[in-house]
Amino acid sequence: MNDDMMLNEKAVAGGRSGWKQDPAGVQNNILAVAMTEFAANGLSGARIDEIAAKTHTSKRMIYYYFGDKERLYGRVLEEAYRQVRTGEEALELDHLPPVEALKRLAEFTFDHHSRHPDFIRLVMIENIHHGVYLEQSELIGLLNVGAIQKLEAICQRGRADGLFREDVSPLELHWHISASSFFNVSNRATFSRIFGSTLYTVDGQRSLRDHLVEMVVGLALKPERAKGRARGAARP
Amino acid sequence: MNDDMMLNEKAVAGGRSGWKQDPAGVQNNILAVAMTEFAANGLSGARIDEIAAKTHTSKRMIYYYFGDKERLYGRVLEEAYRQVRTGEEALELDHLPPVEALKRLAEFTFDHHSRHPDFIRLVMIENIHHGVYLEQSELIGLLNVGAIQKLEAICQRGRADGLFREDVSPLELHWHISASSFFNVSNRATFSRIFGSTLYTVDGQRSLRDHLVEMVVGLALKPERAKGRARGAARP
Amino acid sequence: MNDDMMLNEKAVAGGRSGWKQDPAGVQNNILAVAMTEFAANGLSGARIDEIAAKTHTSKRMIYYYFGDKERLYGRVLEEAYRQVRTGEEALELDHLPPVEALKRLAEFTFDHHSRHPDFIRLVMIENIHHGVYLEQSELIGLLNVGAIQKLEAICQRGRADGLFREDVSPLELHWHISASSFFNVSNRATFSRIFGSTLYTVDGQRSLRDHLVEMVVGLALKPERAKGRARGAARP
Amino acid sequence: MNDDMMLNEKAVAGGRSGWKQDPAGVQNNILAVAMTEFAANGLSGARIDEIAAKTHTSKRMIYYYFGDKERLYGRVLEEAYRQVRTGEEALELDHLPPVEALKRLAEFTFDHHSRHPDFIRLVMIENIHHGVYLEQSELIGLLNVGAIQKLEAICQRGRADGLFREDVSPLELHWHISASSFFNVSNRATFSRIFGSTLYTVDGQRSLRDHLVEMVVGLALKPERAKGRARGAARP
DNA sequence: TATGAATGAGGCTTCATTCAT
DNA sequence: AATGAATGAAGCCTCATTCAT
Repeated sequence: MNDDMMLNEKAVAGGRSGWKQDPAGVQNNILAVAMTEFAANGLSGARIDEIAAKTHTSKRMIYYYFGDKERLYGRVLEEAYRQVRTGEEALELDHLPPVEALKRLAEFTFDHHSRHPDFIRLVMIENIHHGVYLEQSELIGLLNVGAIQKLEAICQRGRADGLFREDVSPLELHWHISASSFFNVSNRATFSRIFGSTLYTVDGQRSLRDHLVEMVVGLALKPERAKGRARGAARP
Repeated sequence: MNDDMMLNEKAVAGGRSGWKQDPAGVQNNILAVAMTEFAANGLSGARIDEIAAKTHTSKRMIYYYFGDKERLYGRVLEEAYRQVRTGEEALELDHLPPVEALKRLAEFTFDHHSRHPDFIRLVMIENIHHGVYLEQSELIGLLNVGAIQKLEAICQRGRADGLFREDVSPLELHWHISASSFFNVSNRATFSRIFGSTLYTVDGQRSLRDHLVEMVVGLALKPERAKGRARGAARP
Repeated sequence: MNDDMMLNEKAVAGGRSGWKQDPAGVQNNILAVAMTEFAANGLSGARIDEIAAKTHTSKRMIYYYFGDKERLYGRVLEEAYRQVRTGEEALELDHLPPVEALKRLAEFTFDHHSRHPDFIRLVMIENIHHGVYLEQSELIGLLNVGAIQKLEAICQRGRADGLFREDVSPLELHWHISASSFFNVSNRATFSRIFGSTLYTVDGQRSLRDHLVEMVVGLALKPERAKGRARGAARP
Repeated sequence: MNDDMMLNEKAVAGGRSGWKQDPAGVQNNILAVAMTEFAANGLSGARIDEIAAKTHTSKRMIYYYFGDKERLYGRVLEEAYRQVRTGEEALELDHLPPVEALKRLAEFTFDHHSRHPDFIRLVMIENIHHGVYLEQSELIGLLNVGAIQKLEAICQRGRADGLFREDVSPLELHWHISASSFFNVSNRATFSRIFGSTLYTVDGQRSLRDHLVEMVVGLALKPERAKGRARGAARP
C-alpha cells in the first residue's frame, strides 16, 4: 500500500537473514507487533509478555528501546497516526472542481478509515484515556497540521466560485466527514449486534458513503445551488 | 433526570440509616460505582478493589451479587443501556408533523448523548471488546427493539405525506444521527487536542447540532421538497 | 439393599410432602449429600456451598446440625462405616464348613467393597488424613468390634477340625482379603490407565476374585491339606 | 537410594553457595518441596504459599516454572513415578530360577512401596482425582511400559520350565503383588486404628510379606508343583 | 426451626519490570 | 546489543463461617 505498510510487513514477517545487529528492524518489529496488540486489547489489556512473544526478539529489548509500556504505547500511537496521515498524502484534488474535490475527499476518508481499523481502535483507546498520550507527542501535532489543509483549499476555491457557504467552516466539514467515517468502523460491533448487519454489507456501506457525500456536499453548498444536486450521477 | 438516576444518586450517596439487609440498595450502589469505574478505566483498567472502596459495602459483596468482574461489567453495560433508553422514552413526537418530529429527534439524540458521556464511554469500551458482552445480554436486545420505533413512525408519516424519500431507510437515518451524536462525545479528547476546542464551545456545539439536523432532514426529504428547507427558520 | 440405603435413597430423593419440621429427615438428607460430595472431592476439596445447594435445605442448617465442616465429615465417615458394616451383618456362615465359609467370606468382601466405591473413597481420604477423624469417632470403634468376629469363628472351627494352620491369624487373613478387595476399587483409576482395563472387565474381576479366594484358602490351610484344593470345583 | 533422591536431598537442603541462576536447582527444589506438601495434604489441601515458604525461592518462581498449581501437581506426580520406577531398575533377577525370582520380586515390591510412602500417598490422591492428571502425562506412560517386563520375563521362564500355570497372567500376578504392597502403606492409618498395630510391627510386616510371597508363588505354580513348596526354607 | 445477607481471611494467579551474565 | 532468570506488588476470586430477622 505504502512504504510504511511494507516496512511493517517486513518487520512482522521477518527475513530469512539474521535479525541480530539490526536495531531499526528490531524496533519496527516491536512497534508493529505492539500496534496489533494495543489495538486489539487496549493499553491495560495488552500484555508485554504477549507482545514480546510475538516479536522476533525478547521482552528485554522492549524495555531497552522503549523504556516502559506507556512509552511503547505512545510510540505506537504516533506510528499509527504517521501511517494513516502518510496514506492520505497521495490524494490529489487540486485539479478537480471544488464540489467534485469535496466529494472525492469525503469518499476517500470514508474508505481510508474503513481500511485502517487498527488505527481507529487506537484512537478509540486514546479517547478512553482522555487523549493524554496524544498530547505528550510532539510528532502527532506536526502530522496533523496538514490533515485539514486539503479541505481548506477546497473550501477556498468553492467560496471563490460563489458555490460554498461562508458559515460552514472547513473544520466543521472535516468533523462531519470524520464522524461518519470513524463511527462506521468504531461502532460496527455494537451497532450490528443491535440492529443487524445490513448496513455493513457491500451495498449498505456504499449507501452510507453515498449519502454521507450527499449530506456533506449539501451542507457545503449555498442553498440555491443545492437543489437536485449531489444525487444521481454523482459517480462516473 | 429520571428515576434511575435518582435511585443511583441515592445509592451512591447512601441513606441516613442502616445499609444492612438492603440487597437492592447494595446492588444498586455497586452498579453505580462500577459504572463510573468501568467508564473511566475500561474493563481491564478498572480495579475491583477500587470499586469496592468507593462502595458502601465490601469487595466480597461484589462477588456475592455479581459473580466476577466480567459479569459485573455486563450488568453495568445493561444498566447503562437501560438508563439511556429509559431517558429516551419521555420524548413525545406523535403530535408533530414529520419534518419537525425528525428535527426534534435528531436534536434530542445529540443532546442526550452529550448528557451521558459515561454511557458513550461504556459503548466505546464494549466496541473495543468486539461487543461480546453486549451479545451475552438478553436485556439489551429487548431494550433496543424500541430504540428505532420513533424514527420508523416518523418516516411512515413522512412517506404517507409524500415528503420523505423511499430509498433512505429509518435505520440509515438512525445511523447518521447516531454517528454524529456519538462521535461528538467519544472523540472529543483527540479531536479537540488536534484541532482545538472551538467546536466544543457552546456555539460550536449548537452549530454542529443545527447542521446535523439540516443534513439529516435534507437526506430524508425528497429533492423537490428540500430546496431552501431546513435552513433559517429551523428553530424558533 | 438394606434399610440404610433405603433411608438414604429417600433422603436424597426427597418426598413430595414437606421437608419442614422433620429434623431427622433434614439431617439424613444433609449426610447423604455430604457423603457423595466428600467421597467425590475429599475433605478440603468438598464445598459447603455445593453440599448445601444439593440439599433440600440451606447452608445454615448444616452448621445448625453439624457445627462445622470437619464435624460433618466425621459424621459422614461414621455413617459410611455404619452402612457398610450393617450390610455385612446379613452374611450367614455358621452353617457352612470352615473352608467353604472362608471362601464365601472372601468372595462377599470382594463384591461388597466393589458395590460401595464411595465408602472406599472415604476410607482413602481418611487415610490421607492419617485417620485422625476416625480416631475421634466412638461409634466407629463400636462398629468394628464385630468386623472380624465372623473370621475368628471360622478359624476357630477350622483349627478345631485340624484343617487350618495355627500360625496364620484371623487378623492377617482379614488383612489379605481386605487388601485385594480394597485395592480393587481404590486404585482402579491409575491401574487401568497404566495397564489397561482387562482386569476390570467382568471376566477380569471374576478371575481376580477367584484367585484371591484360592490364595486365601491356600494360606489358611495346613500344607498337607492344601494340595490340589481350592482349584477346579471351587464353586458349585 | 538413588541419584534422584540425592539430587532432591541436595535441592531441599540447599547448597553452600549461590542459588541464583540455577534453574535446574530451583525447579528441583520446588518439586521436592511440592512433593512433600502434595503427599501430605492432597491437591486442594496443599497451599502454594506453604510450598513457596519451604522453598529456597519465591512463590513467583513456582508460577514461572510450572504455570499453575495443577501443572505443578502433575509434574510432582511424574517425578514421583520416575523416582520409584528408577529405584526398581536396579533389581537384577535374570540369574535366579523363576520361583526364586518371583519371590525376590514380590519381596522387593513390598519393601519398595514401604520405603516410598509419599509415592503411595500421591497415587492415592491421584485415584481420588480419578487419574486425570496421570492420564495427561506422557512421561508416566513411558515409565510404566517397563514396569511389568521383569515379571513377564520370569513367567516366560517359569512356563518354559513347566513350573508356572498358563492361566495366571503376569499382569494379574503384578496386580496381586501391588494390591498387598500398596494397601500395606495406604491403609495403615485406618487399619491400625481399628485393629491395632500388631501387623505393623517388624514381625507383623515380615509375616505379611512372607505370606504374600507364599500366596503369590502358590498362585503362579502348577498345583502338582505346589505341595509343600513355598513354606519353610523359602528364605535362607 | 429456618433463611438470605453478609464477611474476613486467605487462596491462586498475573503483571510490569529488573537483574546477572 | 542481547538474553533467560528472577521478583515485589497487586490483581481476582473463594472459602468456611456468622449475622439479622
